[in-house]
Amino acid sequence: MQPEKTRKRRAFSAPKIDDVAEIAGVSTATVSRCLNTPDVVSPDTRERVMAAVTQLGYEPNFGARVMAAKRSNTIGAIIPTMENAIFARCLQAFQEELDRNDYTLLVASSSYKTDMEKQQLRTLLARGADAMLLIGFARDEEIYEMLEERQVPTVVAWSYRAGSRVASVGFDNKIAMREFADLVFKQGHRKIGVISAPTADNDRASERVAGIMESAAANGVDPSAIEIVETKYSIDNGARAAHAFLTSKVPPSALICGNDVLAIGALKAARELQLRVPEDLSITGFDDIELAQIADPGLTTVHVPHREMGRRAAKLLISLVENPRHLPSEQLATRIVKRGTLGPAPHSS
Amino acid sequence: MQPEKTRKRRAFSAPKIDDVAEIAGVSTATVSRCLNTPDVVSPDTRERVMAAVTQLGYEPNFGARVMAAKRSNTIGAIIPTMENAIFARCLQAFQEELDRNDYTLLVASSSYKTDMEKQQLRTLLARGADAMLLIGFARDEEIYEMLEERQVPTVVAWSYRAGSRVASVGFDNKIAMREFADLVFKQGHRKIGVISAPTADNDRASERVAGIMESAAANGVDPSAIEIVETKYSIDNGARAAHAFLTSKVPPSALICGNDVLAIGALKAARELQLRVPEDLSITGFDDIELAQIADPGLTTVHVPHREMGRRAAKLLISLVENPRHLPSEQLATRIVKRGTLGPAPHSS
DNA sequence: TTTGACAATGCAAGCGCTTACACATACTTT
DNA sequence: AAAGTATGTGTAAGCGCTTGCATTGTCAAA
Repeated sequence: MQPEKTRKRRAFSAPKIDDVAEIAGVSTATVSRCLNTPDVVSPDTRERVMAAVTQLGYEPNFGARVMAAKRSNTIGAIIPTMENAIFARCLQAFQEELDRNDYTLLVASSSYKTDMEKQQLRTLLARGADAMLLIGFARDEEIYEMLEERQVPTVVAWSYRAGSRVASVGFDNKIAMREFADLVFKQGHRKIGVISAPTADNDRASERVAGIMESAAANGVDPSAIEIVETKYSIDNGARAAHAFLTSKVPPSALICGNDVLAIGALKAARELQLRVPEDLSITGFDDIELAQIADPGLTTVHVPHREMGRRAAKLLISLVENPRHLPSEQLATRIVKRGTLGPAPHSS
Repeated sequence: MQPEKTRKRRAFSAPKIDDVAEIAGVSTATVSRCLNTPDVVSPDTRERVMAAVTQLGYEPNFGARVMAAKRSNTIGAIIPTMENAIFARCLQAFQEELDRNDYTLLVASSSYKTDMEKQQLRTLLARGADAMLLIGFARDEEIYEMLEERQVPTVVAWSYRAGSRVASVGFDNKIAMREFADLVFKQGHRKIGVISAPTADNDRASERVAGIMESAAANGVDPSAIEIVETKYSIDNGARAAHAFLTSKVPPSALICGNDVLAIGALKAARELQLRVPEDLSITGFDDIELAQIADPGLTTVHVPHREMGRRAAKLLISLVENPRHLPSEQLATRIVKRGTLGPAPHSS
């Protein structure tokens, strides 16, 4: 076993409230009030106290503060993975907004596993997270129960549902994808292939697929005849899936991908198979990551306001923490970005 | 029953150690020991306690624990920005490793500003971070002093210096870039342009530039004649800088970029100017982000083991927290990845 | 002057946990 | 059999802060 030893105390311990109180010649209560409710202390006392604070570089001990005040100015976020640029960007904006409001971010990543998410949530709450940011709606009921029981303000990003029990900041993945798919069918494509992220426990992915199906039906294409391949987020996986589609007996004339990364992979596969895009094959993505505009030809995709989503989520969460009540979800607009990968279906069958 | 005291925020408070103790029929001390030093309690007591813990879904209150134990099992990281994929990936691996060891990650991003970093550090330490991960060495002396004074185990990632006061996990940016630049000069390029990230407060960027200069000198090219443009991390900035270079009177035959993102921008600019890469113009990057292999032609660059860096940094930090001592820095290997953007210099002047 | 009302501050009780220390058993040694 | 040595557990003293309540000082109205 590990020989756990006496932990060394910090040689120099951080200044504490008593030190500040002594220097300023007031009680600790007054120091505390200066920091938390400055308006109730007289201006000149406040000034003296703040001077002492600055002089010592005093920063209240977090643990003590949380315990005493029962709030931590910390907001937790559980995201599938930071490695995905869309989450990273959203999280960055989220963090910046929190920072502006003196909140700190506690992150955990669930790797898309809902059971991990449960444990992470427990941990973050134990760590005093005042509120939580989650991605998407799909997760164990138990998680929602815990959140509700403990009355933790929560917002879901990346999805939008008007009457949901927890507030959300996002967009309707199904509608966004449906409208986008309409565009594909309008170009005359009848035989399409769908490459999606795994839809289990992922409402964004499954709703996007559903959107495609609705669009197909509306455009006179039999949804049940559409082949769907699910594969994990990575360029190579996208390429592999596309390769399989394109080398089948009756290859599709368009590949609708659930996200840009898969689409980029598809583009790569097409290039390897010497297919011209969009003349021989159309490819579409979703998210509008930076890569999408760099690809050659540029990827036709749906723009998602990642950063704004992060910022708005932070604002909503903060206002929920400071004044618990029911707040309406916020719907963000997505935008179809036409670049070069979507073209009319080839004439020959 | 006695009327409930008005609770501040939570209607339902999380289970506490007393609840567990009562159910298990032991004292709180024993519960605490079960959780922290399980080997000192008798097996059957432990079993009863753990059953109670599970039954209640008990999770020790973080603030209380930090206060009492003077350690938080939290490690802080201050990175320039999560938006940069290289940091996101490193951070993700870092987080995963922490998680495996029951540590939690506290993140802050400094946006490359050293004064922000100072404040963030203060905050993270007040929040009980047991240790810190920082990126690169360049920062105010004051920050190092604070770290030393409080004896906070710290590791610097992304750079490597053998005898540095704080341990580092990374590579020698200067040498890596120098060897890479050697390759460029060996291809006959005499007139090169350098596009770098801002070098102020960024030793990775400045060392890479220094590496280029050393290589130039060693290869008979006057370093002082090499033009350097510094611009912030973004594809568009890279494109702009490249455009300026390529439309000057005597355009360079090779553009050495401080990172892949700038290089991709340069590639875009070249395409817009109808220059063939690498026939008319060579371009190199650094980092080997995913984009690098997708670009067409593939970007010749230096591969940096981002994920491993994160993982190793986490391991080092944890071992430092659990047993404070001096630990040697770890040097990671980078690897030159030849793809399509570097070719011999054109014959004609 | 007396008396409220109010503003500013101090006092001290926790917040939920860890851990030094004390204590009670159960074995070993002499 | 007495004394020593482990071993397992309980007791209770904090950890550094916030905040309800008590106290003091001021000023305006009675």
